Amino acid sequence: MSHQELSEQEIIRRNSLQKMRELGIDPYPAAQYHVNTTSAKIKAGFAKNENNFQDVVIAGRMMSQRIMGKAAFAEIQDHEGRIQIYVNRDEICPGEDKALYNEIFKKLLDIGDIIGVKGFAFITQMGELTVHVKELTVLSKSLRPLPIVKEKDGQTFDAFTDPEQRYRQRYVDLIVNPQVKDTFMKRTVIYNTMRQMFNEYGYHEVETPILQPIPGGAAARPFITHHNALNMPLYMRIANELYLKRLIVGGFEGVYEFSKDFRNEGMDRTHNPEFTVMEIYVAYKDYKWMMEFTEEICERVAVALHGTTKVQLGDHVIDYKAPFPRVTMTEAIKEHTGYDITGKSEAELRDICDKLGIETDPSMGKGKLIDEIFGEKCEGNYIQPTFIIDYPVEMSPLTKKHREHPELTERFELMVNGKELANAYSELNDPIDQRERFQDQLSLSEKGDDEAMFIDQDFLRALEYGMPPTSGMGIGMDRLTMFMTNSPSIQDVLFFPQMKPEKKAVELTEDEKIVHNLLQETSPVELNELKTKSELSNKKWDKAIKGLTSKKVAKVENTGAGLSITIL
RNA sequence: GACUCAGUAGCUCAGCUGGUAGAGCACAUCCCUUUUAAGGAUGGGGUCCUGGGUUCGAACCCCAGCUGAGUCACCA
Repeated sequence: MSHQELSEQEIIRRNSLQKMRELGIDPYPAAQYHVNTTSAKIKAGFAKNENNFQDVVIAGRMMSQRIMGKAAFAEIQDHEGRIQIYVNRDEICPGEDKALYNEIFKKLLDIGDIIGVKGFAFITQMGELTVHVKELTVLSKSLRPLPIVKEKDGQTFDAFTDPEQRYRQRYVDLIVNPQVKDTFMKRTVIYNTMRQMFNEYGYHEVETPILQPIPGGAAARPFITHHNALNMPLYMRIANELYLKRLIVGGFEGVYEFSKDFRNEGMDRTHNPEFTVMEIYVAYKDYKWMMEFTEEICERVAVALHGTTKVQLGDHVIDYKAPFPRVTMTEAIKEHTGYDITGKSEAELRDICDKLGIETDPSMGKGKLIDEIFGEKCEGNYIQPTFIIDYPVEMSPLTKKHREHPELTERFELMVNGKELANAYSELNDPIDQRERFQDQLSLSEKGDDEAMFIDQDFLRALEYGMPPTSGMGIGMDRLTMFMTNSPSIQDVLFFPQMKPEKKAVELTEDEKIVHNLLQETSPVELNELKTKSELSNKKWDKAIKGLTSKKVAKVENTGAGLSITIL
C-alpha cells in the first residue's frame, strides 16, 4: 500500500512509529510482559484491601488520553474492562531525560496503542480509582485510528454503529462496543453450561465428519464440494444425526456434538449459511424423557446467564421455568385454524390450505401441507416455551411411529418466541421401516421436492445391526444465543457473519471500460460476440480483455462450445 | 428474488429551493501537576459510494450499478 492511499492520521502514526524506533523504543517488543492483575480485579478488590494493590502490573489498549502539562490521565482497556491510569512526568522519568514522557507518552503514543504499566492503585480527588504509573512500556503501536466512542451518565456519544463496518471489522466492534463482547462472552457461558450438564449425565462429546458423501439427517439444500484425490463430490454436512446414531449402534449410550452445519439457502436476520447446532442422542430414552431434559437445559442456561429463568426478549419476557406446556400438532392446528386434520387425505388437506389462503404446489405431500398450515397459522403464536408434539409421519422420516397413533410420530419441537428452538424424536430404529421412509422421501424428491432426503445405505446397514431405543434432540445454538442475549439478528451472535467480499474500485482504461459496460449488459457472453460489439481492433481488444481478466473483473472460460466471458 | 431506506473527513452526523463542502469528537502545534464524553487557542484533513445523463453549474434532480440495513418471499 502506498503512502498516498493512507489518511493523514495513518501517516502521522507511521511517522510516530519511526520516531519511536529512533528514540530506541521497540514498538513491537518480543519479551513476555508480566501482568499480575486486571482492571476488574483492582476495581473489585481495592476497597477491601488497598495494600494488595500497591504493586500492580496491567496491560491493555489505551482508550483515552487527557494531558495536562506535566501530568496526564489515560484509560487502559484490558480483557475485563477499563481502568484509569495517572502518568506524572517526573515519576516515569526520574532523571534528566524526560523523553519517555514528553516525546513518547505525550506525542508518539496514540489512542489504540497497547501499553503496559507498573504502579500502585489510588483514588483521585474526583473519586476515580486509578493506577499511579511508575513505569510505562510500549507493547504494540496501533497504526489505524479507532472510532472514539464516549459515554457519560449511561449516554453514549459517537457510537460505532454502522452494521457493515461492525460485521466486517468485528475486531474494531469488539474493542469499542463492550456490549458486543458481552454477548459473545454469554455465548460461551451457554456452551459451557450445556457441556457441564451433559458431562454430569455421563454423556460423551464426540466429533463426526463435516465432509460427507451423502448429506443426511435434515431436509435442506447442501453445499457441494469436490475431493481431488478421490475424484468424487463431497457435501458439507447439513446435520449430524445419522453419524451420531451410528455411534449409538456402536455402543455409546449418550453422545453429543456441537457442530457447524452448512445449508445452501437464503440468508436473513435468522439464517447464516454456516451455523451451529448441538445434537444429543441418549439410548434407552424416549421423546418424553427428552422433553424434561430439554427443560432442564433451558432452565440451567437461563439461570447461568441471568440468575433467573425469566429472560427479556424484545417486548416479551420469556420464562424458561419448567414444565413447558405440551400441545399436539393436531390440537395446535385445531386451535388456531378451526380445522381438524385427523385422518385427512392429501386432497382434503390441500382444500384446507386453499380455504386458509395458503399457497400449495403439487410437489407437496401430506406432511409438507400440514407443515405449511402449522408454519403459516400456528407457529407464531407460541411465545412462551411450548412443546409441539406428535408430528405427522410424512414430515418426520427419521422418527419412530407414535406408540398409540400410527399416522403420527413421537416428535417434539420446542417453540419459543414463535420460532423453533429445538427438535427431538424417539428415534426410528426399525431398519425396515426406516428403509421404507427413505423410499417415500425418494418419491417426494422425484415429485420435485429438492429437500427430500437421500438414501444412506450405510446408515441403514448400521440400523440392521440393531440400535437401542434412543431419543435424540437438536438445538440451534445461534438461535438459543439470540434468545438468551436478546439479540435481534443472528449477525449479532456470530463473530464473523457471512458477507459478500469487499470489492475495491478498480481503475480501468478507456477500452476496458467499453468492454466492461458491455459485460454489465450481458454476462456471460460468447467471446467473439463481445469482441464484435466492442468494435475494437484486434490489438486493442486483446489488451482490453487481458487487462480485465488480470484485474479480476472478468473471466474467460472454455465451455466446450467456445470461449465464454463472465463478469465477476 | 421483490420493495423501501441509506452511503458526505478516522468516527458520529448536518448540508435549505441545484450556486465555492460544514460541525463535534479524533489528529497536529501550543497553555495547564488529580482530570474524566476535560477545557482554551490555532491549524491540517474530502474520489460527497461508482459510472452516465439533465443543467451555465450537481453532494442535492434523473438513469444504471455497487455495498449495507429493514420488510416480504424462499428456506425448518
